[in-house]
Amino acid sequence: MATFPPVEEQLEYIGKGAAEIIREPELRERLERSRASGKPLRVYAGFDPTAPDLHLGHTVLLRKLKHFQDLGHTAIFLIGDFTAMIGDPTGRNVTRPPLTEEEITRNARTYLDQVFKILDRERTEVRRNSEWFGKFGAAEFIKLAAKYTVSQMLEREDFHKRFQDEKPISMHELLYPLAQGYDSFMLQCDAQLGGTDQKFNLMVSREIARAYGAANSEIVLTTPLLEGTDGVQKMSKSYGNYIGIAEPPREMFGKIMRVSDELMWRYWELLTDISMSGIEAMKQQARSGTNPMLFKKGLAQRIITDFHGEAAAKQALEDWEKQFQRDEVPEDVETAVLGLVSDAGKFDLVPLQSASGAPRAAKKEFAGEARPLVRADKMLTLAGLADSASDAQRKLKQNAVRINGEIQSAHTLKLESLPMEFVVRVGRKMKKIVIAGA
RNA sequence: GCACAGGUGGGUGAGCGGUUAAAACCGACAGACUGUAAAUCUGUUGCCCCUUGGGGCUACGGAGGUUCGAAUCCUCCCCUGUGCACCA
Repeated sequence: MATFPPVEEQLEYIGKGAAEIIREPELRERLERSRASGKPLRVYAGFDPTAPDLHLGHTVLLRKLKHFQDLGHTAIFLIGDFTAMIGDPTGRNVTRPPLTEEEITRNARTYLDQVFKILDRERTEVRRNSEWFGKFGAAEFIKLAAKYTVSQMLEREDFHKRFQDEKPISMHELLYPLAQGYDSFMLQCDAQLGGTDQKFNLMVSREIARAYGAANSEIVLTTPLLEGTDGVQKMSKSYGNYIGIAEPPREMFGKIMRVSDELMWRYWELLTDISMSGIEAMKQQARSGTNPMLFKKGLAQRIITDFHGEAAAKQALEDWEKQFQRDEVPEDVETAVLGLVSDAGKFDLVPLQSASGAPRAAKKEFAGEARPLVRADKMLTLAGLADSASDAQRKLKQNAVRINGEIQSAHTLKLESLPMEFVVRVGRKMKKIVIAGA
């Protein structure tokens, strides 16, 4: 029989970092009952596999789910593979297009690869709502829809607003919360977790579950939405302010360091297991003169360790310090290999597969007039340092391009030998470019 | 089906026959400043081509049309919203 920590202790742990707990007394009761009976609570959070990757924002909720695991309860990770086809209202007053089945399957798979960096695989029940909705008939769906009314739906602020503003609201969007409610009924769980943006859906869930005769209305716990790197809007891929948990360590490090000092504390709070008092202590130090950058580096280290391990985190720190603090070239800069081709005395660059080592084109030296003239804007574009030739030209004009440390503003440059290597920096991007014969 | 209101660049949103690659704001990018911070200031912000300046090509839901000239006017179509009708 499982044993659980004292109820008060559990409540404190659960409450940490939670935005809201609806029916906390009920939660206490259930914890007491489970402790007495040795029966773990069933707690679930659903995820729509709508994006191919999870980002740090999602991990706030995952962490909360993990907290229940830590206490000995059962965590249920529900993949909304069926509901993803409906498409959750975005809350951005725009109807989101539903995904195709393949996209959903693919996304679900990557989710599973990623979530166990946080959750304990052994103690996680993974479910999919296609289990029940897959064989749900139209009649049953209509029966489900009959459990709720339009005016109840319009209580949702987003719907209400769109309705008033004469903006489109698709029927399928209204179905979404209903389906979610059915999920929670099928899972027979004690509590449902979700972001604060899900509150409406979570509340509908309780009522639907009850309408279907679930024993007790479940407990709802919401977690705050993590602000994205801009510090304003919630982290989301579509706002481009996210940090993906599958991103390479160096990328992550850079993004975390670019977060404002203010936001950094929020990240400490929601993305690490450091206690509030520990965070307070750091804040205090920062106030009395310690460079906040130090804590930011620490934060980056911690987060990267979670997803890539300690060694990678250390490497990322070193690389970052090298590139940005000492203006040196990190060990393994990304390399782009370009080929030089000539056509009637004119030279041009083409992309070349960098994959299998150096191209075997012969080495060459050039002198005087024979030195090939190549366009810098083309080079930058092909190397991925500019979006287009026009963009590259602008950057050249703005003195944003440095080749081997020297500002390059002319739009051509002469090669001296083949292969030729440059370290090119444009803003905060840095790449090694190798030009070889094609 | 009818009526009315709408559909503009990454977003919001002006323009309503020419000087409009399209105001303004936001975002994004770059420079200065720094701690690669943030804030601030400055510049840039469709694509392509040629020797720091210039040239060309696309673009305002879609297709046609009127005009020397259209995002701006006309016709048809598509999409969204609202109201009415339909639901025998």
